Amino acid sequence: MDERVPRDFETLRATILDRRASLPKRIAQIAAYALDNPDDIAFGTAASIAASAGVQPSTLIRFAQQLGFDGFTSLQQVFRERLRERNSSYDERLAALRAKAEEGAGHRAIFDGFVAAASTSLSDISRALNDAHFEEAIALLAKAETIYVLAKRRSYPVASYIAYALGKLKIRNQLVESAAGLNAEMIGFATPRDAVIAISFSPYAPATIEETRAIAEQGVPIVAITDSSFSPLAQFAKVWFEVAEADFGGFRSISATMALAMALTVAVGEKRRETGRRRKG
Amino acid sequence: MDERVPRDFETLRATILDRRASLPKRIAQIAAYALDNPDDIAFGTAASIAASAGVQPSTLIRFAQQLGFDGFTSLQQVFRERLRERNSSYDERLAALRAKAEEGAGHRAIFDGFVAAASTSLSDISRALNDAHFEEAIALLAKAETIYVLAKRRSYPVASYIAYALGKLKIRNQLVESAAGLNAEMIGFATPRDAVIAISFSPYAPATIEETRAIAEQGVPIVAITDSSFSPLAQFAKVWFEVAEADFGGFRSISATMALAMALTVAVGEKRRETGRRRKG
DNA sequence: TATATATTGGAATTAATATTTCATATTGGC
DNA sequence: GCCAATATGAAATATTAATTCCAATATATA
Repeated sequence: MDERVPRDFETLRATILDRRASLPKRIAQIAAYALDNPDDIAFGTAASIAASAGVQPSTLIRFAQQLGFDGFTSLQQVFRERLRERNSSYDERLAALRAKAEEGAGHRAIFDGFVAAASTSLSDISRALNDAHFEEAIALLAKAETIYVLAKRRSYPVASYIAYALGKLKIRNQLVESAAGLNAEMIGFATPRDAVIAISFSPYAPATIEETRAIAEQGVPIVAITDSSFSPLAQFAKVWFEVAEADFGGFRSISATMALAMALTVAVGEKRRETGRRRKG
Repeated sequence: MDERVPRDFETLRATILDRRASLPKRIAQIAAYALDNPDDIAFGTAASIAASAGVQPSTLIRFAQQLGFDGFTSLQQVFRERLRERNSSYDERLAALRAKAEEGAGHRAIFDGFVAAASTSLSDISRALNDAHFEEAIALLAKAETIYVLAKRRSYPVASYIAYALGKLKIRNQLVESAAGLNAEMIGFATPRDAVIAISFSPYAPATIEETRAIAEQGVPIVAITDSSFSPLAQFAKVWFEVAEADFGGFRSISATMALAMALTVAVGEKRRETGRRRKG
C-alpha cells in the first residue's frame, strides 16, 4: 500500500468520484454500490457485498486494489472507521471539542461544543428516563386543577416554555415569576387539588427551594426536575427526575430538560383528552 | 437461540446490567468491556476483543451464550445493528415515532419523539450553520454597547436564556419584555452602537416584527434567528440564521435554536475577552 | 475439609472468508 | 476483422477467525 491510499472516507469518496469515468464496467458498478451503501461495505463480507452489488468477490478485491489498498479488508477499514467516527462516544467528542476551544480553535468549535453537549444530554436522558416515574408524573399533573410552574435563573427558560405550551393546550397554569414580588401570595392560593412542576439545578436558586418548600407544606403535590438525589427539591417532590446535562465552556446544556418538559406537557394534554373522552363516553 | 434473546442494543444493555451482579468474574469483565466499548464489539474479532478485554476468546463466546445467543457472531450483530440504526436518517426514526404516538403507543413514545426531534434539529443545524455568518454575527455583537434581546411566545425562552447567559458573562443587555407595556420606550434608547438579537419563527409574533422594524429604523444592527428567507425578520437583519427545527405532536423543538443562542453568547464573551487583551497588551 | 459444581485457560478443530489463479470473454487499436 | 491488452467469472487455495473441547483451577456446599 503506497502513501497515497485514502485513509478517511471523504478522501476515498472523492477519489472514487474522480476516477469514476475511467473505471471498467464491473469495477464502476461496485464503486457506485460502495458509495450508495457504505454501511453494507462496513459490515458485509466480500462474498455478501459482491452478491448484493451483482459482481464477483474478485472484482471487489480488484476494486480495492485499484484504489491502492492491498485488499478488500483494508478498504473495509475505511468504511468502518467512518461509522466509528460518526458514532464516537459523545463524551470523547466533547472532550476533544473542549480542548480545541481552549487552544483557541475559533468560534466554530464553541458552536460544535454546544451542539455536542446538547446531543450528549439528550442521549443520556433518553436512556435514564424512568417510564414509571414519567407515567406517575403525568397522572399527577393531568388531574391538577392548576399547574404551578416554578423555576428561576438558568431553569427559567424551561418554565416559561412549559407555561407557553400548557397555555396552548388550554391547561390552566400559573408561572411563578418574581417580577412584582408577589410570589408568596401567588403560592398561597395553591391547594392539594393543584400540582407543581419545580425545576432547579445546582447551585439551586434559594427562591426556588423556599417556594417549593412552602407550597409542599400546603399539601400540593410536586413534580421536580433536578440534577441529583441530593437536590433539596427531591425531598419535597412526589415524583422527581434526575437530568444530567453536559456542559460546555461553563454553560450547561438545557436541551434534555427542555425535551423532558415538552414531553411532560404534551403527555399531560394527551392524558386529559383521553380522560375527558372516557368521562363523556 | 430462544425467543427471549435481546434483539436490540438497549434491551441487551438492560439485560446485561440486570444480571451484572450474578455473573462470574471473567464474564462480568467482558460484560463491562462490552458496554464501555460497544464499537469494539461491533468491529473487532473475537480474538482481538478478548485480548483488549483481558479474557480468552472462549470466555467471550460463553458470555454471548449466557445471554442466549448461539455464539459471538450473533451477539456481534446486535452491536452492529446499533451502529446502523444510529446512523439511519433521523427523519425515518421521527416518522416511525410519530406513527407510534398516533396509534397511542403510550407516553414514552411522546418523550422519545421529542428527544428525536431535538436530535434531528441539532444535527441539521450543525450541518447548515454558515461559519462566515456566525463570525459576522459575533463580531457585530461583540462591539455592541448594549445587546437588546427580542423574542415572544415560543421563542421567549431562548431570549430569556440569552439574557441570563449574557448577564453571567457581564455583558450589558436588555431583554425586551412586554410585561409593563413599555417596549417602545425601551427600544427608543437603542443607538447604532448597540445591537439586537431578534428571534422569531412562523407564525411570527406581530410584536416581534414590529419592534424589530422600529429598532432597525433607528440604525441598530440586527442579528436574526428565524426559519426561512421569507421571514419578515430577514429583511431587517444585518446577519440572519435559518434554523429548521423538527416538530413533534405540533410542538416544534427548540434545541437547535438554544444551542445556537448559547454558542453566540459564549463566543461573543470570548471575542470580547480577546479584544480586551489585545487593547491592553 | 472434602466433594461437587462452576469457571477459566489454552490448544485443537471446524467454519468462514479473503485472496489468488487461471481459463474465458470483452474491448480497443490498427 | 485480427491481435494484444484488459477485464471478468468461477473455482481452488490460503488465511483468518469462531467455536469446541478438555484439563486445570477456583468456588461453593455439606
